[in-house]
Amino acid sequence: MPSSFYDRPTVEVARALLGQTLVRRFADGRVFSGAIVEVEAYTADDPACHAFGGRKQRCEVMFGPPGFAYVYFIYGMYHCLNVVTESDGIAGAVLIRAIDDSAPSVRESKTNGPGKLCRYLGIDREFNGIPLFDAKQELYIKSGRTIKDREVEISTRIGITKAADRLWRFHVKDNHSVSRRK
DNA sequence: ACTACGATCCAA
DNA sequence: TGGATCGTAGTA
Repeated sequence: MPSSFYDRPTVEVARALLGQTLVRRFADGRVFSGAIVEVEAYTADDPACHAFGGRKQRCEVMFGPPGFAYVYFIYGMYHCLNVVTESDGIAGAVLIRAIDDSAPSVRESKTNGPGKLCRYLGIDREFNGIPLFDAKQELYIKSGRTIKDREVEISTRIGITKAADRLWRFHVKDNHSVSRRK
């Protein structure tokens, strides 16, 4: 997807990312790609967002131009991948919570959950700030399939305590790789 | 320097 | 429901 795809309201980008393809090219030549099936939106005026308290070293890229990766380390053992949204100077990002890895069951999926997905794809802070609209990168997002509204389920975000009532989580219905169900 | 906490995951 | 595990940010 071109960088302009991310240069709009974060919640709108989150919904539009469902179905797009995340591609990971490893140094040894192996390639993994899968459709994005679960996302969450985080904005500057959102208490649950890392950028809510203003510019900090950790979340600096969220304030930069759209289409870049925001990768952070959490709970002492996991990384989470986001795509920066909104125009340069305005913070915003979409957390990629799960991608379809075509595993036969929920139990066997290795990409259903933001921490698992980064571990499986070898994504760490080295990827923080890379352009995800650039197909020459070892990690990028390309156009996938269109997900119809009736295939989308909207709910509250997972694992947060602030602004927990916002319906900013979007996931593809009945997909085995979605991280949790209600 | 010290402390509390977190956009997770898995076992029990 | 609780433990693992550690960077970040706030306070002293």
